[in-house]
Amino acid sequence: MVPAKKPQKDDSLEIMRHSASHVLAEAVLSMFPDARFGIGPATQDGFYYDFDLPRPLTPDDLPVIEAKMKELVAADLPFTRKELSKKDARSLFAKQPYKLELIEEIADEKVGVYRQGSFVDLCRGPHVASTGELKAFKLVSIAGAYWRGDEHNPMLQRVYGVGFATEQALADYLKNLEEAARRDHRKLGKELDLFSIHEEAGPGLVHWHPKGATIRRVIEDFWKDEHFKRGYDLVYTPHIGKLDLWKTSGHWNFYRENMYDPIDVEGQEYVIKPMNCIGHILIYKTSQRSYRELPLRYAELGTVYRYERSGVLHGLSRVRGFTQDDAHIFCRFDQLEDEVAGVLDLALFMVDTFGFSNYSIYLSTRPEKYAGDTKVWEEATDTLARALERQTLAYEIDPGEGVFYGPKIDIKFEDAVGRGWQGPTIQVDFNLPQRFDVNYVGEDGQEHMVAMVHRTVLGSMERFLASLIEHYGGAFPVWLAPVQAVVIPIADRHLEYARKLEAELRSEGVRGVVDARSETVNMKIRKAQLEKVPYMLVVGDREVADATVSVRLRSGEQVNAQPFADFKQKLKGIIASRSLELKL
RNA sequence: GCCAGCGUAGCUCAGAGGUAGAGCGGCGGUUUCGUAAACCGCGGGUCGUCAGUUCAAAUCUGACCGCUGGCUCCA
Repeated sequence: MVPAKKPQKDDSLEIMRHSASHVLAEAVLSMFPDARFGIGPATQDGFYYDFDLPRPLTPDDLPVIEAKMKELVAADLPFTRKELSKKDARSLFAKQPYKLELIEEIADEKVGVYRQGSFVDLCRGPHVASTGELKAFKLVSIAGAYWRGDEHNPMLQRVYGVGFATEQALADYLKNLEEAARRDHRKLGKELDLFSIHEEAGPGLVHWHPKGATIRRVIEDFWKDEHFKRGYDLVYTPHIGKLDLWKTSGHWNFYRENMYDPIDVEGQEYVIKPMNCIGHILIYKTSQRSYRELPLRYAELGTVYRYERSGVLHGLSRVRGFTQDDAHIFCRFDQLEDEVAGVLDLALFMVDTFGFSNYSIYLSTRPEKYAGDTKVWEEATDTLARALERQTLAYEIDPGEGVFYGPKIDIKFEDAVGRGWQGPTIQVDFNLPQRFDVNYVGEDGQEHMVAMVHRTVLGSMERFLASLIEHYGGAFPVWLAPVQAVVIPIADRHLEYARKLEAELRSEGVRGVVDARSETVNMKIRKAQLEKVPYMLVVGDREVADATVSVRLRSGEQVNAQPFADFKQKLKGIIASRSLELKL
């Protein structure tokens, strides 16, 4: 395990990285005198610079550029700053169209210009005093990037680097990257036989193998039970439905690019659902609802299909078909705060149960394009904030990042190697209740619009499994492990006893399995270790005679000869409590 | 979708114009073993797909499909 890496806001590091990007630009300039320059900021771990070059860069160029950078660092060139009038700046950057564009957007009449060696850049600064201060950096990749991040603009070539204050910090960072690669869910998914994605079946479509499906089933059972306890009703809704519904909802207008084309069914157009909300609304609307029966909470593990551009697909974390752990809460506005607080409590309970201890919470407010009126928006946003404060949760405001139909709360959690994951989201919706006329009869006998909340606590089963795999590096907590105990008979004469133990475990819901192969104990242990099975029960003459098991934990720890009945009881306790501990 | 790279056996990878190789896994035997790889043997690939260049293509060219890293977008 590698400790979670907390990104530190460190100005000197940022200055160093930004300076490194200028050195990168100078190195590229020396190779391509006609290069045009985009921007070159510091990033979370390093820096990049965007270039418009006469030929595409390839990975082979990176060491060459890096060597050139090292030369520039060794030359210890001073960074010098100058202020120019915009006019002078325009003539200085006459051959740099991207820089000219930037100059026009600067409000001041004066612009800052930094020079080091043969490279001059439009730049606010600050920078290190000279290139010799750049200690530890490495170019890591090249990529295409649209000028100003807009896909209608030309694509520039971006060179990414990482940079740190010391060689040690750089080495640590690279080691952390390796560790992350070892935990990559795509790699572990294959090694642990959890899932597959097939070219023949289509990209972004996941096939869950028995072991992956077991983990999913355990999560789903837990999820359903927990929702039932917290007052949710479980529902099921169909995967396809008439297009007209999606026109009414507005999705056909606003979300069409993510939807698959309609299919013809007896002359009617049907679409595959990209979201579950409409089905839940239809269920709500099957009878006239009284204020007395609210809130209604409909939960569904609903499988949806969305078109995603081919370039964005990624293992389990970005797919085209996925199952959301969805729910929609229909309530009165005066119940909204309680409901949101309840969802927060559930969400954090889930995050905590699955062993994620680092998370942060964001409240997203009204974006520029929105539905509903501003007053309702403000009230709902305040309600979300109050719910957060009531749960004494620290949060940050993400201004303008709400969905067009309402404000939302996002919870992002970090895995064991410091990677961030989108976790629970809670969204208030002012749009659908209006479009579908979702209402209830109030105390006053009048119809009132409901407050509708969309929420998921795991996100999707696919993405959530990806986060679990990477968080645990495939060594799942006992309650989630696809195989919880392997029984290893030493010789064939111990097979009968081994099978008896297997049957006893399984009859009590414990996922035990005998390794009955004609293999050495060493081999069987090795296989179980590689599969990250929590417990290995070695049984030979002694164990058969005494009705015991010799337990090896996946950590390598050993507990010799304990009565099988005792072991089974302890194991059941660990599973029932969803403990993250292995120790019996 | 866009930019760059990549696609060889189930897996991990070597081979770079002259007809395909290793390790592991698999299969058949032998072995019956005390905590991370027992031993012997045997199979297995129209080298992502389709075109083209060539006497000859896994190798060169093009298109398509898919994957990887980014960009844009997101559960």
